[in-house]
Amino acid sequence: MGRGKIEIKRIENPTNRQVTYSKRRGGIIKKAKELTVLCDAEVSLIMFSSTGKFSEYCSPSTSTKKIYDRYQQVSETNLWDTHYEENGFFLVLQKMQRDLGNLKEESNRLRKLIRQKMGEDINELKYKELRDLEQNLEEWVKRIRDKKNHLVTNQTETCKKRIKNLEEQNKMMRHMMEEDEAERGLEDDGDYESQLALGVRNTHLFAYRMRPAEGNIHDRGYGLNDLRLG
Amino acid sequence: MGRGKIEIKRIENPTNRQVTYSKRRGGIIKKAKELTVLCDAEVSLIMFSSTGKFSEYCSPSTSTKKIYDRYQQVSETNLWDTHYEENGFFLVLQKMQRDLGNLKEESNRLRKLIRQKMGEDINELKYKELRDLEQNLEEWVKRIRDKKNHLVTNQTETCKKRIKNLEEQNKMMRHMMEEDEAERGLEDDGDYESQLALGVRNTHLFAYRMRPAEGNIHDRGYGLNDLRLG
DNA sequence: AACTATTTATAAGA
DNA sequence: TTCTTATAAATAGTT
Repeated sequence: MGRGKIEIKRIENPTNRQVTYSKRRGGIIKKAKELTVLCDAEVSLIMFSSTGKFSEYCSPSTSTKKIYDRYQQVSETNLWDTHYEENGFFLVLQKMQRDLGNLKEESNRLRKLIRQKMGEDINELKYKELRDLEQNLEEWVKRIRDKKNHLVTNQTETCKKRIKNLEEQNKMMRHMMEEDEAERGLEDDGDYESQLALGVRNTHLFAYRMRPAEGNIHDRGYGLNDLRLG
Repeated sequence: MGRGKIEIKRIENPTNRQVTYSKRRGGIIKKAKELTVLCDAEVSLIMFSSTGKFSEYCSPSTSTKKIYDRYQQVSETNLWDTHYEENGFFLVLQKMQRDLGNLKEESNRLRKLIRQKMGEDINELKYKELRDLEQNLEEWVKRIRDKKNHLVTNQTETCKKRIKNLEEQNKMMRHMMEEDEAERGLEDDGDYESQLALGVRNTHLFAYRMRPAEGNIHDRGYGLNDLRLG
């Protein structure tokens, strides 16, 4: 579909390849969006160009991770039998960022569209409607900002302080226990070597055995991050 | 592209929706293949129809899992490196706020542009296009707002969990210290039994001492100090 | 599933 | 990169 027909084979000229990639990437993302909307489908699309440039599309109301998880279930390739409960905060953040990116892109696209249309055969515009549109948008943005401010100023602060206190308390106690242990090591004069060996071995066993109780992998990977929000 | 133009909105008739899904799924997979070959790209495409039917495409010479892993690396690295590590979480939030601000500005510019054009000699505007614009933007903004709401809820819960966790940890350590104290009082030297006891006790100490380092490999280095950020 | 009238995507050129 | 435009390709509605 273009000025001429092309064979579907690798484009050898790197510049052309890049240009074609760019254009077609846009096309396929558009198609994915349309499929999502028209057919109420969930779509995840990940692309890496030959130069390593990364792009993705993912249906709103879901996430690449969710879709991938679902895919894994369906395609029975369960490599991680640990299934993460919910999206960690980190992924939510990522998604938000992507959404913002998409939003800006969309906004650009629409602006262009309007510019184009204006150049054509336009008549009569109702100011009021436009103003409403804009006000509406501004309101939304304002609400989001307020939400975030609220988040940052209130709950977060309190939460964080309490956690910090507890952490410090914890830390102190650990310190005390360490000291105690060291002290004990010095005053014990029996079979020191075998004690040490026993202690270390048991420690390892326990350290691993304790892990599941500490929370799953997911928690360990992202749990602390969550505090940051606070 | 068909006998008539269609609006990009959910097809309500389930049969039509399914048929369209089928056709377009084929189309998009073809596009993905072409992109792969023409541009030497790596593509992963996962689709679920509204009835849950699953389809995928993945470039040859790779796998969906590989691409997803790469995706995770790239998107994590991007977000983290660019924004978090140097700025801290709150600055990431601030950046988001700025993004939203920019969006608003953009929308203002759009409004001005339209007014300008109207001040000239332009008539007849295609409302439909504008409506689409409005709906699109609103949708995006709404999505972001929802995400943030989610975030707030999620965070609060996470905070609570974390606090509870720490309190329990604290409690346990107190208990252990008491135990340790008691044990010390009873202690006699060098026989096997007490050595075993020592080993077990030390094991407890160790397990808890490891917690602060809780993010081991998984913790990629953004640990407790994050608490100080806010 | 096929068939086309149309719309849409895009290759090449600017 | 971006835009234009002639043409190839995709597909909506129909059989």
